[in-house]
Amino acid sequence: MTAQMPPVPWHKARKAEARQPLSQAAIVETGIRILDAEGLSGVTMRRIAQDLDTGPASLYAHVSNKDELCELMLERIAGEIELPELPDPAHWKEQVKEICLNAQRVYTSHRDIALVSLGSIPVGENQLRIAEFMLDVMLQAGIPPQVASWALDGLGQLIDSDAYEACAYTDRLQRGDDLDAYFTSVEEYFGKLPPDRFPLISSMAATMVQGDGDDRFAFKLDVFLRGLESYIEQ
Amino acid sequence: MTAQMPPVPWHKARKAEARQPLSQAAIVETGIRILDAEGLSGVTMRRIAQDLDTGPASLYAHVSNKDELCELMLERIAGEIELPELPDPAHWKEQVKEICLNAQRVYTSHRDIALVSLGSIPVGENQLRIAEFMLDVMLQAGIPPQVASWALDGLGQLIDSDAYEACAYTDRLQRGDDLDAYFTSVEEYFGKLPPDRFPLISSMAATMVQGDGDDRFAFKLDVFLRGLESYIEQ
DNA sequence: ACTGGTTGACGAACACTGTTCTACCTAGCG
DNA sequence: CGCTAGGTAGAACAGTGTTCGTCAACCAGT
Repeated sequence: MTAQMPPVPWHKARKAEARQPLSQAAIVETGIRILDAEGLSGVTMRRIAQDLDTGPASLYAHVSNKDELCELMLERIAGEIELPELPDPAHWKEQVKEICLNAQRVYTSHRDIALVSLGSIPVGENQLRIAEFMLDVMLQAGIPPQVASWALDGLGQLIDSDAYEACAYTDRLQRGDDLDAYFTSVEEYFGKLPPDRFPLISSMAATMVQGDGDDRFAFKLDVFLRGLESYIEQ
Repeated sequence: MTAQMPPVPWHKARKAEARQPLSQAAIVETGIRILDAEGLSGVTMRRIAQDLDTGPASLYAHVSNKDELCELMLERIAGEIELPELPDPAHWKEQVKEICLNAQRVYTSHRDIALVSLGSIPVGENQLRIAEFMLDVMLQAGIPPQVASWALDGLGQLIDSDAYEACAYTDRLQRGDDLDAYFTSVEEYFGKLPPDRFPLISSMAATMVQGDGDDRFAFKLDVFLRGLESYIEQ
């Protein structure tokens, strides 16, 4: 095997590979890649710039500020949420539930991106198509318009908060924490609460902690959708 | 009016006022005061130290890190949430709703403290007494243990996410923004969406935006509690 | 009284953050 | 060709949480 020759000193170094011009899309994609690897706290302007082989100041020609970048990332990620082909009012609950489960899964797969969604009104095309679909199937099922629109809020809040919470657990997992051990310690903590002040929690510790996150989220959706069903006009 | 005399140079300066020793409680209280004035982003170790007339490093003798400080602040604030005197199973829905409304109001009154609660398991005495009470009234009403305990999750998520969202609006208000104008612009935005792709949202723009935050939150609770009711054993 | 250990206080420093300002370069247009 | 607009990007600003090392006070033991 031939050892690599040292560079000839009087040869002009080859021109650096032509670099792709910066673009908003490139910045967003890079942000998402870093998000997936390290979570939102890893997404800094400097880090993105570094990965794009440029300086942080260059990003500001394409995004106004970091908040806008995070919103663009969220909107991009929302595009991954799959919707059913067509609304099926006879199975509106199943469809709404399916969409919520999809959304929560997509958000959770991108670390703590749900934090960006919390507290904000959906305005992007990807996010709004989801709202439109859910509105459609709920209205066709006979849910009154204002009820449907306010329920969208509630479902969005459940999705966002649950995805954000789920991320806290997956982060623990990735940090090498033993999640079972963590929940066991929570259960032990609850079990050791003073029984005179916390008789129920201390005796129900196992129940409080039981169940996998997806099951718990699905259950919360079921509760909400059952309640929603009671508003259907006869 | 007598001009103030210059200090006599050979008089030893009076000893500075004896300063209260630092304590965790003082740090937490100061943190909450800054939170209330400026939101979570105003709560920095330096700012708290400055208000306590000390240096940021001094705080670390009393709190492990900033996260712990925020959790202590949350736990302190949770103590403001009032509970009914006694569980009344015949009115379990009203009681649970009242507690949730109280909690959301208390959190909202402390800016974005709800963010600290999002994604975390309640472990402090103040938070757990709320869980214990709600469990008690739900169980007495006949809701099965696992349902009740998982419903606690869902209610907590609705409270936290709604309080966090409400804070975004009160922050706009305090920034001098006209909230009505803001919601009007959201409504206009929705109304201008392409009707071929967003026929419902564009035609329901007013409905989407209508209603005051407290009413919307109360409605979401009602939906959830109605659903929960369907799990009561007969 | 003296000594050693512990703990709280705290300045300096570290490594980092988002953003602005200024200078430079390039492409496009008249 | 000259000018303008827009992109690039280094330097700097003002800030963040935290650690390290030093000092002083207090307490217990001899």
